[in-house]
Amino acid sequence: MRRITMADVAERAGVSKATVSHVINETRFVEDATKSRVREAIDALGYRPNVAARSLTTQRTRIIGLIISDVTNTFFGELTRGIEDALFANGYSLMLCNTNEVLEREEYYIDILLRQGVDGIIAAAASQDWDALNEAAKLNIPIVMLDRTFENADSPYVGVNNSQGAYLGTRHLIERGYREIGILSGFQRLSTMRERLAGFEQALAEAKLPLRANWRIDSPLTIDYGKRAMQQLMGQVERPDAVFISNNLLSLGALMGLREMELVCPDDIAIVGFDDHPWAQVSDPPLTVVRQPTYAIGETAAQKVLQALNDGDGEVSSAMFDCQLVMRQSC
Amino acid sequence: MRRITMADVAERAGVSKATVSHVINETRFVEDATKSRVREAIDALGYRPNVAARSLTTQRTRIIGLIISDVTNTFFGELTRGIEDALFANGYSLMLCNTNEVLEREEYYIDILLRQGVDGIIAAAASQDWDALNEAAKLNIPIVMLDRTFENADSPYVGVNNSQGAYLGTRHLIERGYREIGILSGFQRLSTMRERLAGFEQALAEAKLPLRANWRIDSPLTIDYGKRAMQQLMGQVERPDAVFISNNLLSLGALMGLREMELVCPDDIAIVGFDDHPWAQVSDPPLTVVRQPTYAIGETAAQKVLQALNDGDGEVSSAMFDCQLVMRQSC
DNA sequence: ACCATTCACCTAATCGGTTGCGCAACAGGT
DNA sequence: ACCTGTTGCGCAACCGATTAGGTGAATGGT
Repeated sequence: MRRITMADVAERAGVSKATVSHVINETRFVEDATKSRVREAIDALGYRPNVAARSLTTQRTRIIGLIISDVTNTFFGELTRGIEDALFANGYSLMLCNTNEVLEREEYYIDILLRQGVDGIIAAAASQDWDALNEAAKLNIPIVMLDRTFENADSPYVGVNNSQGAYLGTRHLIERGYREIGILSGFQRLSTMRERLAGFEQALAEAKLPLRANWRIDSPLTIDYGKRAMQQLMGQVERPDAVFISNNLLSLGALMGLREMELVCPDDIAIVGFDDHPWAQVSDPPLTVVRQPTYAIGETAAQKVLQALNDGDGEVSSAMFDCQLVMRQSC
Repeated sequence: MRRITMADVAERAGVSKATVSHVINETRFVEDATKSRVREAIDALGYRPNVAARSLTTQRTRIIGLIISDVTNTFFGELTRGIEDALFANGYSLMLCNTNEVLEREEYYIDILLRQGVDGIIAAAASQDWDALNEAAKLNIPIVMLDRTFENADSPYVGVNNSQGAYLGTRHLIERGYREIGILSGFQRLSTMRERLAGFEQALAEAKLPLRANWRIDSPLTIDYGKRAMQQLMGQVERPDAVFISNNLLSLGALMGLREMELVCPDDIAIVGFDDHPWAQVSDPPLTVVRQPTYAIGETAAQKVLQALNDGDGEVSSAMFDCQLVMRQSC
C-alpha cells in the first residue's frame, strides 16, 4: 500500500496541495468549510506529513543533535532528560550521539549531524579544541557547549561554576578540620577538570595548605580508574586524611577501592565528591558531595539553542549555575 | 553563503549530478580519473550530502527511533548505549524519545517517528496494549519490543527471561533459610512485572511457602515509591524477614526507607534486588541482585531491527537472555 | 454599468538528491 | 567499410512537501 501524500488529501478534499499545506501549517486564511473538508480528508486517509520533504524546502528539520560521552552516567542521563523535556515542549526532536569519549567518533558525529541538517547542536565536547564544532558554528547553526567548553570556543556555555563548586567542597573539608588534603581528578584537557582543580587549589591556598604533588592523581573518568587512583593514593606511606574527588565515577570507584583495601571512610580518609547521585545517599558511608542542578542545566541548554533559532542573529548568552554542598557522612 | 549542493560539485568536476551521486554511493562504475576529479571537488568545496533530499527519493532515513521511559535510570542508559553502539557501527543514527512513562507522550512520539520516516523503532513500551505501535508495524516498519512487551504485540521481543530471574533470586532467599518472604513490585500492567511476580510465586510454591497478601506491594517504579513501599511493608506488625524487589529504583528507595526507619539489612530484613548497578557494590549493605546483560540486550535489539531492514520480509526472531545471580551481602 | 479591491484558492517552480533510460564513442569481428 | 557490443556517462523525471505569484469570482464605490 502506497504512502499517502498531500496530493491524496488534496484530491479527496477537492482542493489543491497548496490549500492542504496551508490548512496544516495555518500559514494562510482558508474558509472554515474548506478547512474542515481538508481535516476530514486527513483523518480519513490517515495522512502523515513527510518530514524529509518538508525539510527539503524549509531547510529546517526541527531536530537538535546532542553529543555526549556516556549515557550510562546518570549525570548525562539527567542532562539528557532536561534537554529532551525542553525540546519536546517546543516540538523538537533529539538525535542522540553517544561518543564513549572517543574523539574520532565526535568528529564523525558532527559530520553526520550536519548532513542530517539538524537545526542546532548541544555538545559536551571531549576535545580541548574542537575545530569541527567551530566550523559548524560558521555554518550558522547554533551550538551550545554543555557542561564542558574549550579555550577557543565561540559558542555559549551552559553548566556550573566548577571552581566555585570545588572551592565549596574543599572549604568544607578544611572547616571540618582536615589539613592533609588530596585530589582525584580527570585529565586537564577537560575544562571542568581544570576549573575544579583551580577551585580546589584556591581553597587550599587561602588556608595556606600545601598540595603535595603525589596527592593529586589525574585519571580517565571511569569507575575502574577511580578505584586505582584511590588505591594509589592510599598505597603511599604518607597518606592524606581527606580527598576531594572531581567526578562521580571516580568517587564510586574510590569507594570500591577503599573497600578492597579494607580502609574505612571517613576514619582513614574523608571524601567530598562532585556530582550527586541517588545512590550516594545509601552508600557506605553516605557521600558528602557538591551537587549541580543537572536537570536545569540540560533544560537551559536546550532553551538556549531554541532561543538562538528563534531570535535569529541575536547573540545567545552563556549560563553558569552555582553548585551546592550536600552534607552527608563521608567527612 | 549558500549551501553547497551536488550540482556545485558536478560543475566543478565537469560531470553530471548523476555521476557525482554514483561516485558517492558507488552505485555505478566510474572511471578512476573521473572519480578522483569528483572526490577532489567534494573536498575542495566541503560538500556534504543533504540527508533530507536523499531520504525523499530513497524513502529511507537511516534513523532508528528509540522509545524509553527514563534515560536517567542507568538500566535504560546502558540499553541505550548498547543500541547506539550497534547502530553507529552500521551507519545508523538514533532518535531518542524519552517518555517519562507518560502514555500520551508515547503515542505522540510514535507519530513523530513515523512522520520523521525512521527506518525502524525500538520501544520499551509502557502501555499494556499499544495500538499505535501495532499500527506502525502494519506500516511495514520493523519494530522491536525492548525489555517489555505486551499481550497482543506482533513484534519480536528482546529482553531477559524475567520469571527465570525472579525465580533465581527468590530461590536464593529460600536457600539462605528465609521463610517469610515478601515482594516489592511495579504495577502488573508491565509485562516485566507480571513475569517477575510469576517467577517469584513459582519459587515460593515449590518451597510450599505462602505469600501473604500484605507482603506484596505494587507501586510506581520510582525511588520515592520504593521507599514508601518498604516502609509500608515494615510498618506492619507481622513483618517478613526477606523481600524480593523487582526493580532497581525500588531497591534503592527501599534502602533509603530502611535507613530512615533505622532498620538494618539483612538483620531486620534481607533483600534480593533486580538489576545490578555499579553503586550496588558500595551500598550499605552491598546488594545481592539478579543481573541482566543490559548492554547485550540493547545491542541485540538494534541488530534485530537492522536485520529486519536488510533481510526484507524474513521474520525476525525474539531473543531472551538469562539472568544471573550476583551475591553480595544483603541476605 | 463599470472599474478597483478583496477574497479564496490554484498553478507551478523549487528544495537536493536518486535512478531508469539512452546515447556517443570506441573496440572488435568479419 | 560496416555492423555489433561494450564502456562510461548524461538527461530528465521523480520523491513530497512549501510558497511566490497569479486568477476568477464576489463585493463595493461612484
